Amino acid sequence: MRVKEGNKEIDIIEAAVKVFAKYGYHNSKISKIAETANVATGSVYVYYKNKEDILLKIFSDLWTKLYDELDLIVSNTSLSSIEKLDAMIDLIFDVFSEEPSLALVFVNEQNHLEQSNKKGFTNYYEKFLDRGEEIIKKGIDEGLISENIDLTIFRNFVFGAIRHLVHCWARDPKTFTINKTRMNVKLFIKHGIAK
Amino acid sequence: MRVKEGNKEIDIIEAAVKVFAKYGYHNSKISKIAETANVATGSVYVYYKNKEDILLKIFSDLWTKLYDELDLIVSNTSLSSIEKLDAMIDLIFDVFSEEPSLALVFVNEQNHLEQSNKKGFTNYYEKFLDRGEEIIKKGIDEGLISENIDLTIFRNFVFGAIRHLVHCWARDPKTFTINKTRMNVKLFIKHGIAK
DNA sequence: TTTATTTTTGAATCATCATTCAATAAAGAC
DNA sequence: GTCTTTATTGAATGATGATTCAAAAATAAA
Repeated sequence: MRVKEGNKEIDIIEAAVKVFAKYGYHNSKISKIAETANVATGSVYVYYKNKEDILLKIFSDLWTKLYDELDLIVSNTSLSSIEKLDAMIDLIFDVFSEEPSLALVFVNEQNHLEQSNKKGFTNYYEKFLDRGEEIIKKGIDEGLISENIDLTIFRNFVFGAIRHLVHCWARDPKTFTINKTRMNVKLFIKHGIAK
Repeated sequence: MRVKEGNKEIDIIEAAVKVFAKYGYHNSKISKIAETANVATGSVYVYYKNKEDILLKIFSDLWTKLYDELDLIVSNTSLSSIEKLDAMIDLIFDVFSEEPSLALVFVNEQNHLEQSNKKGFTNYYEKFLDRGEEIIKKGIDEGLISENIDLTIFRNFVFGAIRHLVHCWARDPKTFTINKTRMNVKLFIKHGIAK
């Protein structure tokens, strides 16, 4: 018998995140991912069915993690709805601030998967948004949030805004300080910009 | 001498928008674009240098149009800053509501061009955002808009939010009525959601 | 050691298009 | 009708890169 050395499965994913971030999914070669992971080209196919399967894994890991953390926030009874909303925003920025490459992949490639309509990741992504929506609903019930808003529109409004800002930050961390960005986002969402 | 029949240059662009929207840029074949435009494959290369050149033309046309229209709004002295802001939002939704395919291409492929860092379109895109930012600056000077906001963050916040909503609408026009969407967006931007 | 089993390898295969270009067609000038 | 010029064509070319697979290497058990 022979035993696996290290964990190539993880090495490949980490390499893929870097390579996808740098070149974009379609311009990334499997051979480059393999090289980055210190692994032979063929090994990639031992662990993943094909190129898209790698992207799928990246996203399902990401959304699983985000969902689980959001779940903790939503079920935390000691927070008000507004505080939960803030915590959700912090969560997203925190997850990406540790990994700029992942942020780039997240922003640039999510649409691909939505187009090829792979479930398994769409599930978690939708569930995440649904869970976030619960916060808003509760806030409306409690009279903290305006009842004139369309929830579906709102959640996509926020999602799009944050996604783009994460992108800006990942491309140019100097201009977009994470902290200033997240503070502004919280302000915009709660109070808008009008005086 | 022979004279051109119709306008293949435009036919190709219109076909490309449809094909890119349906399959995504990287999965779109030149032969499919040619077929859709009722033109031979080779003709595409008479009018455009290569595949990316077509995408570039689509985006530069789009941003040129958006910029020119925004310019009219900004220079309209009979509008307040807040009214200009609303008009800008209407502008974007109007441009895309006529062409769902263009909306999809806009959302899905803009990053490609930013990555390959083609000027000529980036110019207009940046100019558009700069011009929009002027509206906000003026609003702050006039005391209509809060002075505590970071302009760079704000403009990207709004851009990302609208882009994603346009995307949602283009994929599923039933769920996202243009009018309801634009009304909510104006509300969120000006007043946020807190009571 | 030797053998059996599992992992790893990377060169060869194969399919997929973007792009080219020699040939053809059309239109106006004469 | 013939000639010249320009537009159009689409099959052939060539490059690229995902995927495969037979061989090699590593380990544990015997």
